[in-house]
Amino acid sequence: MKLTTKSRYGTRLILDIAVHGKDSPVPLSDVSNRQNISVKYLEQITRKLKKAGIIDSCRGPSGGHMLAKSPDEISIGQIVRILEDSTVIADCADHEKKVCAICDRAGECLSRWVWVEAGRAMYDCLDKITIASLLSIENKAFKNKSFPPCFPG
Amino acid sequence: MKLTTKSRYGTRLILDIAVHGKDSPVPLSDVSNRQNISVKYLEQITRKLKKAGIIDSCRGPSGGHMLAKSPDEISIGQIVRILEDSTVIADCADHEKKVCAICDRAGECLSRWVWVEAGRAMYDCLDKITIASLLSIENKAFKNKSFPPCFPG
DNA sequence: ACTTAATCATATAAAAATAGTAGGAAATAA
DNA sequence: TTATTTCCTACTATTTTTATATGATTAAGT
Repeated sequence: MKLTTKSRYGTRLILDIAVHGKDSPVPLSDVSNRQNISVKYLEQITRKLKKAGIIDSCRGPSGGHMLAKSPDEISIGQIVRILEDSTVIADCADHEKKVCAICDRAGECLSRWVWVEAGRAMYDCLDKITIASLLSIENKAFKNKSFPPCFPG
Repeated sequence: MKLTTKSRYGTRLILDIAVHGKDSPVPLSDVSNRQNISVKYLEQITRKLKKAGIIDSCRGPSGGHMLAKSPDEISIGQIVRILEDSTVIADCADHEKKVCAICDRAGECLSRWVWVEAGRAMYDCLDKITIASLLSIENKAFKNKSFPPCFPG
């Protein structure tokens, strides 16, 4: 029951771009240095995020990536949904499959409902956290301290 | 980001024992037939659940497993915590490690906080769902219908 | 034009986790 | 003593994860 590194790295990537890309696109080599993630792996992540419309990019020297939306329109929930291969906590909880295909198993459907609820609880939480809100937490709590902060301490 | 089959099967196992084990212990062979899970795999699951004090067992013919607590004292959160190898949504969110060991990465600690919160949201939800509550949902909604029910439909 | 720095795309590989089997030992009721 | 059950320790196959490798494409600066 762990998120993949793609979700975690992807969140750090977006935060990094949000912080350092206010004026110009951020090359992955810079992100790689700051975040200790290989450029090649970051490329896999950016491809998905770009396809989903979270970020844009420019090629060539002085190119790089930038946010395609404002930080308050990007939630962690979005990022995780894009980067996690499955959006669902258990196969049988897939909303697409409206029919419970395995209804001949005692208790199965009750437990299916459990996984749907638990997944919703988690994603509801993640959906409420935007990049903007994270940046503001950082600014409020640590504006007089050196970067990076360790929150909540 | 999926639960292992152990958590899911384990929940079905406990539900099965709760339903069928009111008078006598439930042998795993019965659970296996009803739930389509091999006895050998169920054995792995029961060992952990027994060690954690959720179920008891008797050996020999007419032996089997029974709940060690009343259904309203067993939550899905407990079951998942016992059967899932990690209780945490991301390595860096481990509560045991109070120090954030990777604080030299920009944004890392902000995102760590995110995973802690999201994990808490999910387990809070699972902790609120007890075996008793699931059984009562089943009884209320489906008392006039044939088993098994497909909830919530 | 050439060089360089960057993204884009596909394939491959190593490592770790998951899901389940195998084979038998120990207990107990009939 | 036989059948049925839990208990225990390995082992293994598969899948998923976590990357790396190779090269193509794009564009800025000289």
